Amino acid sequence: MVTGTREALIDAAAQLLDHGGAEAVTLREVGRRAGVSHNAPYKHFRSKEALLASVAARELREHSLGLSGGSPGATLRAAMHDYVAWALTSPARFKLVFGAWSVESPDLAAAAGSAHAVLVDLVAGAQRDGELPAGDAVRLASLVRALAHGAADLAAAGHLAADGKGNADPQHLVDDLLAYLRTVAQAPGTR
Amino acid sequence: MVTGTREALIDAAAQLLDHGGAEAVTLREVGRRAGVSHNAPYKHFRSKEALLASVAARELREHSLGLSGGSPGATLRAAMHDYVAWALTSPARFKLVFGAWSVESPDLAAAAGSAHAVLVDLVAGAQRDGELPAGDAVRLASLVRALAHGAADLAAAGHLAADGKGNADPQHLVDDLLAYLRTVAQAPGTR
DNA sequence: ACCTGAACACCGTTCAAGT
DNA sequence: ACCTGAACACCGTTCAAGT
Repeated sequence: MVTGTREALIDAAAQLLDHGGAEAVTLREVGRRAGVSHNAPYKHFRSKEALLASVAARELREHSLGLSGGSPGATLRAAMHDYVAWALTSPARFKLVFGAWSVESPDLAAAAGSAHAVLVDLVAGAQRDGELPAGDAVRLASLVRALAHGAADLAAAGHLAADGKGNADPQHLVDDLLAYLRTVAQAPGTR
Repeated sequence: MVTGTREALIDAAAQLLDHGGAEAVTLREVGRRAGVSHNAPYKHFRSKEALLASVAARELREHSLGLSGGSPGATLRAAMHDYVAWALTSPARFKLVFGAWSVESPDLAAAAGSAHAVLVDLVAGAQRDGELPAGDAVRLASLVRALAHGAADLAAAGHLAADGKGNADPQHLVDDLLAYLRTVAQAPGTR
């Protein structure tokens, strides 16, 4: 009984998300797994959407740790690979975190803001190292992130490996983009 | 009464999708708008998911037309801009078409396959023109598509313009990628 | 061949109580 | 402060009929 039922509700929701996707998360089943009535969640969250926002915030916070201490370029590459692996391993959680948020959650917004700041820093560091072309770091970070997001989302939905020959693996696409960008950074005439 | 109720059901579903998103599409409201009972859809589709697959297939087919007759590179750029605009204008339809398909639909698979083939052809043409780097056209097409998809999906979810300064407009990201790729294609040492 | 109406087993949410 | 049980207004889907 040390955990508190609030945390137990979040646990149950995340568990259901992994098991049967978003549609498997019902407040009634969440309550059942947490050992309370189907109604108890309303004493901790304003709505089902608010509970899901808390799940998303915790998920995003947990994934924001553990950036190993290599070069900015290597760390950026690892982070984008993690991003893609996240979408493939836990597609329902991924969609919850990076889909549209139907509820205002300062918690979730703060976690997203700090993740964004880390990414921009990595990009700026890689630019300094000559591994990425110069220019607005926010814009370039958005480019890299959008590629990783698109590859991850398409792969998770089964829309990437069109011919099964594996020439469009999402991780390969991340590597391709970073390699192209390094080529641009080191081409003559860049400043 | 020339339209047939099957088409009327698809119309109604698409309309509801635009109005209130995916959760607004209920078979009961679809039937109401089509002038039939809440039960009539089952005489034309095996399930709600099958109806939605038909909506997606029609949507994808309609968007696959109208590729203007410019150069491959210009047409590719226009197609990716259309892709992004599609996600911003009709996010619910876009998610339906490019999200995970919960139902096997040969109709939908065929439309997706032909759209993919067109994209690969455009990329191959742009490679021949020296506007894109050489290499596997399928893989490069996946790269370009993944960037457009990620930028579109993030923008539609409100996760792109983090600071409101507009330096991460999804259309700009498409242009940035194509410009980088042209730089790579025209850099010395590429073959 | 196409449609209807009742019924079933679910939902999220609200409300009046209970401790 | 936290929880329960009944109730309400919905769902998707099935089934027995109707023409």
